[in-house]
Amino acid sequence: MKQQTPDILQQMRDRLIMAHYRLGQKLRPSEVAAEFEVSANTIREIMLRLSAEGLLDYEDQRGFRVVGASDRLLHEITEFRIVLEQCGVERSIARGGIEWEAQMAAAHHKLSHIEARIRRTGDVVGVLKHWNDAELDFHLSLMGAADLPILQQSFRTVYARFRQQIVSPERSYAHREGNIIEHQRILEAALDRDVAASHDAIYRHLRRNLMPEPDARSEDTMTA
Amino acid sequence: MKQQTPDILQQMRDRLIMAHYRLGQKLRPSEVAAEFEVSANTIREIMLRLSAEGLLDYEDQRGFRVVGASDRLLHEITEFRIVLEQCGVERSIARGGIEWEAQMAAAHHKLSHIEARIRRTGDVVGVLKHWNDAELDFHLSLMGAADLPILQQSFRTVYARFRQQIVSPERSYAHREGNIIEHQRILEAALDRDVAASHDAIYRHLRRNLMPEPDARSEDTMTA
DNA sequence: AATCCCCGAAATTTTGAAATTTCATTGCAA
DNA sequence: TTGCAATGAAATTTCAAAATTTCGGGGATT
Repeated sequence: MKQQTPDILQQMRDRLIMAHYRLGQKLRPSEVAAEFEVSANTIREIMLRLSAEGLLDYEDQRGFRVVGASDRLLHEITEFRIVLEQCGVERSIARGGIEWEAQMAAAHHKLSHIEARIRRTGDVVGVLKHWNDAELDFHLSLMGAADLPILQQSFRTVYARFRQQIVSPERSYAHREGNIIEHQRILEAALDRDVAASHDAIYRHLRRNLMPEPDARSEDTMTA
Repeated sequence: MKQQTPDILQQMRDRLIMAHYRLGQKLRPSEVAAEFEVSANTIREIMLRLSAEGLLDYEDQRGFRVVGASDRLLHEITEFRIVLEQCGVERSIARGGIEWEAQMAAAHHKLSHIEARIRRTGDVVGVLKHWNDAELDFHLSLMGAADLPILQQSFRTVYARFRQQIVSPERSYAHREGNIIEHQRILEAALDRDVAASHDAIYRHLRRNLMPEPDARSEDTMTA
């Protein structure tokens, strides 16, 4: 028995993000432990960490459960994600140099290569992990010059929770062709050092995951 | 042996925030376990969760360590905290009603009561926990109408890490009289629904924890 | 003197089982 | 029939010990 906790932790994270388990499904340490051929306690520790990241729900004496599908939750995660990304690009535009631009271009190149391949072959599942990693890298590269690691770390966990909600069998995988264009728009705006355009491009990229706004004109905004 | 993990988790969190352990100190599960009279494994689980919150450092096979004091880290935490708070107030101003205003006023009232008492008696340690809770409540109330629980949760953990860095024996406890005025300024700006003034008041409240800026005029911003 | 290697002590990680709590089912009474 | 209590099975939490890894101190070789 060697040290395999880090591996298993990452594998579990991937599973939760890539819909290996159903949303809302109960997850028993003993069952998962059997899959990985380790003891239940080892898995329990891993699951406690994953609940701290927001990928699992945990209640005392009641065990673990994959976070459930929820339009409201997806809306909140998306809003927060937009905030972090807009903040990240804005700071990067202010600080970043040629190095930053090069990293964005590189990340976008890899991403669009994978996206083109998906459009061609129609196979999403086979390269889903690669696409996930590439999209995360691209969005991280946007805030790569923000000089605020804590922002990137925060983004990572929010991004994971976002994917968890999006990549469920119920929802479409969201590999629409729009994505390719939207990513390009984001890249161009960032390279142009145009803060407003960047904000807008990010918003447009994510807005379809927001819930319809409650009518702003209604009186009861100030409910007591 | 009853269920006491939630208690111990909260106590440990308080200890880490209130300088019960030194920053950077090594923390052995077995030793802490002896203090609380539970087994080492129980504490280990708690510590794993606390490292996910960023209050402990954890390295495989090397155990746990209280996060060390670092000007750079405090700077980053502060910058991120400012981002979250400014975002929170801005959204609250847009959405909040009379209920929100009342909650801010209430939280500020409690906080200034404690701060006045501290100024009078000079005793900080005795009411440090109360002050912490009150200040957190106040800052949370600023974003109370933002309608984004995920933002509040994120702020809670960042605030905890901020306190951990600030409330160390080395640094002054930072219970300067300036605090009282600054809190008042923040409250007034929020009640005035003045976004710019709110942003400014929050920045002024926290800026002394930022590191001096590198000279913006220097050439090597674009270091390769 | 400096470096490397080996060994023992101490700490970390994993395990399997005991203790406790929750959950569902059945039986009893209103 | 409905509601409640009791019971037993299953799951969770805690524990203590075994297995593994790290850390540090000689001792031999260069």
